[in-house]
Amino acid sequence: MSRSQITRGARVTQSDVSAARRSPDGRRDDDGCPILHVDMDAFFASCELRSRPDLVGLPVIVGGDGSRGVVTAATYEARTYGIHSAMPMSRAKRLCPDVVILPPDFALYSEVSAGVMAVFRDITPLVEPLSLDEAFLDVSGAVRRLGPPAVIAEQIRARVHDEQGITCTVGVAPTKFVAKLASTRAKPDGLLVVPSDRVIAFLHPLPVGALWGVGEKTEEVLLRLGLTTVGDIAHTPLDTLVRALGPASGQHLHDLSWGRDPRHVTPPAAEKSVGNEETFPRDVDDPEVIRRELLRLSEKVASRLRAQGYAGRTVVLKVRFADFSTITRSRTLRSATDVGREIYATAVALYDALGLQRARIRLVGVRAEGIVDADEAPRQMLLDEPEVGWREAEQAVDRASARFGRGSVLPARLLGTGGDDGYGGAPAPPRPR
DNA sequence: TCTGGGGTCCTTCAGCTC
DNA sequence: TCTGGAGCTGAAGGACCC
Repeated sequence: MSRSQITRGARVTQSDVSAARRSPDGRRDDDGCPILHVDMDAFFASCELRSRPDLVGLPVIVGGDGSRGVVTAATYEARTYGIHSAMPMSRAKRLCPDVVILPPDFALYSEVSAGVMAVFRDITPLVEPLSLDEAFLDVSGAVRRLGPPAVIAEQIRARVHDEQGITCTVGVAPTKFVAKLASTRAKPDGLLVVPSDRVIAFLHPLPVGALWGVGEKTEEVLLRLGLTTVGDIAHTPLDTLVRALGPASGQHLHDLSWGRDPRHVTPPAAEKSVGNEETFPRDVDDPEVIRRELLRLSEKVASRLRAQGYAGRTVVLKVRFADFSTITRSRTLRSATDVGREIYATAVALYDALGLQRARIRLVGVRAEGIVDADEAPRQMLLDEPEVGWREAEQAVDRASARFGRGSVLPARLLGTGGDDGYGGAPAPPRPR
């Protein structure tokens, strides 16, 4: 019996697909299953409960409590009420009026995540984090040292529990995609091994929505074709899938349905874009408020770029209107930048070019794409740019922020009421959340 | 019911160059 | 000189993931 079954009552599924057992010929089920997918259980909520043991066993959700907040994480007790992540807070509260709501503490989650990832890297250097709370591991190089994959999976579960005080679920399989499905089906606090000779039997009864890349829209298309299970997709001609979903998605789903997933576990590459967006507490139709928010977002994006040593060449403006329709506009600069003023100037030019009069806007966002190392980015000097320009000024702001805290130095336009807010003494518009 | 925020990838289309 | 196709890039939008 596995450690988890002894100590934590884990659900180690042992039906068609089993936790590692030996076959009559002496072969282990986890032979040929070097890929592990490790997923923390209700991660944000679990982190909070470490310091709030009085809440263990209660329905608890993490998320913004504002008028437009959504659920970021929910304990399994909260999920019994039908609450799930991304659900509007208002609805969650209606489903469970007694639910305990905690504000998110991303610094805490990052700290716990770093501890968990350190456990993974202690096992194997081949770790591919997907987010703060999950990662793929390729343990093929660790088998001789630590034992078969299922044994390694149990070691990981035990160490995460003992060192970080939270539980996790591990899927063990020949490929990334099957390992991920396995962990999903073993949740919470479980371990599931899908042996290579059982992959098809495991996959084909699953609903199409279980496949990676099948969301609401794709599921609709598949259901219209009469395809309800992964097995249905597998037995549909590739041409039909390509016609319905496009060449990339069609081929991708067909491959997955037969358990084919050639992707390796690769440590993360550099980021491809950096952006920030903000939903206003109430829809806004004042262009000056929008411009001020664009300035704030541009400064934030630039600051993040500089902190990581990046610069971006394409600036993307995102606008979501009151009816939730969304548009993007982008402009590629002659050279990459990490200067907030340049990003802002581009974003606001894109916004002005939209020619919106008093359209009611719900959200604005600014994103920098075409990321390169700032050191390698050629600098485009402007004709009127002084020797010491905005870049140097913003670097000085970074140093001040590091010393005195974020927000210690702000553009005058972003200062609050009661002072020179850049509007000649007019009342400052409401700040987004 | 009323939808956050941070990202990636794919598709389509238009414009440009050869 | 004109035309059409191929190939590339940028822009825009959409779907998806956590």
